[in-house]
Amino acid sequence: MEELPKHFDHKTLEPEIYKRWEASGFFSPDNLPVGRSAFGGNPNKDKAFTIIMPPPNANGSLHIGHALFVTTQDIMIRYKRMAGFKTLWLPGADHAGFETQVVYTKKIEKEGRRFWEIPREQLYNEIKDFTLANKTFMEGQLKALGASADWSREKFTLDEDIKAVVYDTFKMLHDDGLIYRGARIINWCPKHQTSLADLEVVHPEVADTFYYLKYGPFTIATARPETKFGDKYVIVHPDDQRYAQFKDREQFDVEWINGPIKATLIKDPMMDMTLGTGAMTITPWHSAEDFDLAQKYDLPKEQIIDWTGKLLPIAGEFAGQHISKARALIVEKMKGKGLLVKTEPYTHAVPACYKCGTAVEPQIRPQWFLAMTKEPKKGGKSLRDLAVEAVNSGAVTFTTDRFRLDFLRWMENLRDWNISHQIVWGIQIPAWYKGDEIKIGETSPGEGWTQDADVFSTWFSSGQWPFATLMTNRPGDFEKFYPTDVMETGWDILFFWVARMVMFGLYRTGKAPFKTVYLHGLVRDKDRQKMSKSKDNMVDPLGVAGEYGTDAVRMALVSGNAAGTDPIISEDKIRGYRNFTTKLWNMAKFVLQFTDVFETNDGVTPRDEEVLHELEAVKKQVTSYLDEYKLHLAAESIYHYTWHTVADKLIEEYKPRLNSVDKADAAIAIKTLMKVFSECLKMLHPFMPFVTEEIWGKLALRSPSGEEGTMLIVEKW
RNA sequence: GGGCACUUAGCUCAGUGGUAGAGCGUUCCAUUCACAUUGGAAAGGUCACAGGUUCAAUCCCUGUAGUGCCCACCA
Repeated sequence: MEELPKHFDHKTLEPEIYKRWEASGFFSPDNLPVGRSAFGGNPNKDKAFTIIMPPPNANGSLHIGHALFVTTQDIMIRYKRMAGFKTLWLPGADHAGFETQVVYTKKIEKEGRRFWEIPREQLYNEIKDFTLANKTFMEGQLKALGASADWSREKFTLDEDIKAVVYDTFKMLHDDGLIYRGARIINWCPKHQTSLADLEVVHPEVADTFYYLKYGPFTIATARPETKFGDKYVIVHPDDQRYAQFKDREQFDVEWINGPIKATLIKDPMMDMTLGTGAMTITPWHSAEDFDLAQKYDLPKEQIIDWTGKLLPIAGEFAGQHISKARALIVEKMKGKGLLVKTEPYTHAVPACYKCGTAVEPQIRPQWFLAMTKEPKKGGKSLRDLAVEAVNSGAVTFTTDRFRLDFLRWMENLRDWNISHQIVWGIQIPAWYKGDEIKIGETSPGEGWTQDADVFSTWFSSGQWPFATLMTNRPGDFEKFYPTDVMETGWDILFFWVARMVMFGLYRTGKAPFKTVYLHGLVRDKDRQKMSKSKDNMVDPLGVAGEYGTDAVRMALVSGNAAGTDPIISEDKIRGYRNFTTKLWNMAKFVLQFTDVFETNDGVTPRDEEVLHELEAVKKQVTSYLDEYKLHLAAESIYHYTWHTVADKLIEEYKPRLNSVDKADAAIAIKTLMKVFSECLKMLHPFMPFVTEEIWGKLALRSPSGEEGTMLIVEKW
């Protein structure tokens, strides 16, 4: 029997152990020894357990949040693998279109280059190189964290076969009338020069001013006087007594900012009589609400602000000025003309780009939209209804009920989704134009056709990830592993990603892509701050893992935090679990001394019986926690049992027997202790895979009929 | 404007319809023991506040206060 070194040398051993696992082939469901006799009567041998890994954005290095998802999913996967399932954890990487382009834009600016001056193709290739380099780097990091994923099945969101699936979906949705191109109001970020989906817009409160302006016989209130140049319609409520003397469609003269105009009154019940003066003018090009009114009454729409945020010639003397500077000047002029009645402080939510915080400018632009609430031409339910039904019927469940309610509430008020982005990095929309004609297809329909310059929202493609990755992998994978079992990801992308996956999955395959949604929290620093590069409070998981060991980091991430709440990670906590690693190591060193008296056929004593009973109770408890996805409770139970029952009490109690002259009883005692310790190792393995695997190998422990080697990763749970 | 969550030991957090738990920290004791990356012990909480349901509430219900978060095209 080999002597154990004084410490578990995680730095050199972790990579070695990982290589051993990889070489074993056990990360792949195809190679699992689920039918071998050690698993005797394995009831799960024909069952699959699948998790599709949320593909990390390949535009940087892993942060501690990634370590949390790796740990959480790896625990589920390792547990099920040991329980005898055909277990697949399918890894991947996301090109993360807009996100990555933003990251790369910053890099370019740092280098003193100008993003908009670089030709599209060159930019694409540069970002591609950047992304692929990051992708390789991150794969190494995922492995360092112990991810027992099947790398032979890894996919990337820009793989040709994945793109082909995405094109197919687009075509099907288009044929079904669910995808349409329309010149509608979109959220335009003047800095990033792209439209944003509604979800990509945030609404910070801004202390603003409400301007009351004289508009002919009316007084209107607005927070954006700089958009008002072309306003020719004033709207009031039909029942508003203040305006009873005016008739619907009545025309009147207005002395306006740049001279007299002819205006028209429209009475519409959408007006809120309690707000401002109950009268407003409309700017259909730059307000969604006004756009709807203009559509309703077929009113003209005119662009006032250009794509960079500057006023157009309609603004007269203000043309060419940026709106951020023009407002004050315009108000000054109105004041001079006696048009400014009064001002009021006004705090309201102003839409802004979620990336740069620049105020979003509503603009009209032809874009591709995905209808959320419309029924497909071929019949059946709308995407929204499909998803709602899947959740209501229990086909998709949430481990945290709160998120189920969030999901359903969000679904209630869904508007059509703008899937076009005016960026270069991503999958270009497979639509071709010639005059007024539109054709959908991956390749050009012929001479004279030009392809849409826009690319899909990343979420449009990643929303198809579960079935796309399985359809494009080994033959039979889709049938075997879809629908998957668990979708484990952060709650912050419940709407962005989880909701879209449910909709697309149901639409394309008739089945929800996963049965259970497990959402973890966002890792915070000790001041509760969300970690971000800009705040410089990022914890590098590989850094702390290098210092304390990956097992300690994993335990610290999973212990003491319930699913869905935001964990706070501190170095103290990691250090505590590093101590546990050492404790485990020393327990191994201790039992190792007695393995020469391991073999005995004698029956155990009543006390041993009792000890083994307690072990069974702990196993049962840990197993049921794992089955309920209460990973933190499972971790704490087994941690507590191992340290404070087995190490502190049992070993101390058994010492006299182990050293007794009665060799027969010593053999029984060590047999019992061995059993207890080896079960601890098994239970700890999903949480602390490295140290447990190493100890298992050193002790050459075998399950009674484990004829195929001694890797803990496939020992029977 | 809607909605949700949280408030438990000095700190960070678990947890449960039956007189509260962990880690870290603090105090005391032990030390040629597998392990000082240790062991034993201790101090420390009216489980935010006020009502209600119950034989019994920290846990269920209602309200209040504070904190945080999500959603939202009202000028």
